[in-house]
Amino acid sequence: MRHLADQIQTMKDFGFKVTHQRLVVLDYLQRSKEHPCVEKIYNDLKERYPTLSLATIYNTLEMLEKTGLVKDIGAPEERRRFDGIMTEHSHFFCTKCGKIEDLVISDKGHLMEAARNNGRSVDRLRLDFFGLCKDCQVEEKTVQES
Amino acid sequence: MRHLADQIQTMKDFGFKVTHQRLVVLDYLQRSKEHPCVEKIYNDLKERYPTLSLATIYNTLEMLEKTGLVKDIGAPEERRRFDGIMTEHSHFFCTKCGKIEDLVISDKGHLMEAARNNGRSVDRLRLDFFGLCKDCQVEEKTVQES
DNA sequence: ATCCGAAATTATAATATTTGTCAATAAACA
DNA sequence: TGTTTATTGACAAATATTATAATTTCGGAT
Repeated sequence: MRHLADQIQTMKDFGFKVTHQRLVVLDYLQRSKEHPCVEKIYNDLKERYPTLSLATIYNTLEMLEKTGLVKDIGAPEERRRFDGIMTEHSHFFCTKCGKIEDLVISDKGHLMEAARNNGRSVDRLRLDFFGLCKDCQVEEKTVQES
Repeated sequence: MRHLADQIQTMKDFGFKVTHQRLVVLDYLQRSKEHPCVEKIYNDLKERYPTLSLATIYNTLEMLEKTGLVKDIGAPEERRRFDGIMTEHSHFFCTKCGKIEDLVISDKGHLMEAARNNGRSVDRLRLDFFGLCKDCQVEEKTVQES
């Protein structure tokens, strides 16, 4: 799912119409690296597209999630945040500065296998890490030393 | 952290007062197996304690989270849900019926290790599984066969 | 055991977040 | 191009969460 044409086709396959707004939100999320929340998406896009409605952002996100073009990363204790990069990856949440970094963890097969018992089927797993990012880690050390 | 006395001590250690309401919410969450949301906690407890306020539930949950007596499991696309069982475990979300099951996955060390590079420190990981639970799995099969 | 100050609870108001309504508009397709 | 139908945008409504102020309770010191 790399090319615009494919993404347009996906929307059509699901029976959704391909609108300017939908492409704008999708493009925004695919370019962004900060896993923005609804409000951020809205505010950023409103500068360029002043008539854009907040409800449209919500509707569009719901539609993009259904088609698998975008996902809600389920950040804890915060507002919903979205990711337009659909290649398999995990997230690292810095508990100090709030930054969210992408992380590729291979070899998840045995985890899936471990969960797949007692009659369950497992489609997908979410693996999130929490701790201090590089910058905050450095700060902590500096504080301790001083 | 098994005994009431320990939990009371934990609250005191953090400088929080030990109130009836806090113990009631904590006890409720430790007994519950359904990872209830704020509203469910409030409604269930209000039967027994009619003067209990919704704001108290929010405040208490925030306080219990800070002391590590309870955690927000970060269920996706839903309201916040809480868990009073603090032994290390993962969650399985049935994508059909919405049930949340507990799951113990051992051997997470190498995952932590994999994330711990580029200057990061990792305190904790969240590992959630998504799929169909035993009951929904059976239903799917039945539908397909018929 | 009783009193005092700080903190927590309650009830309510305010805010924030998300969803619904519906006329106007734009996309798909003949 | 015209017709059909889904989507948009503005606003209203519903939910969820947080803030405020008066009262009550906790916990330490009498």
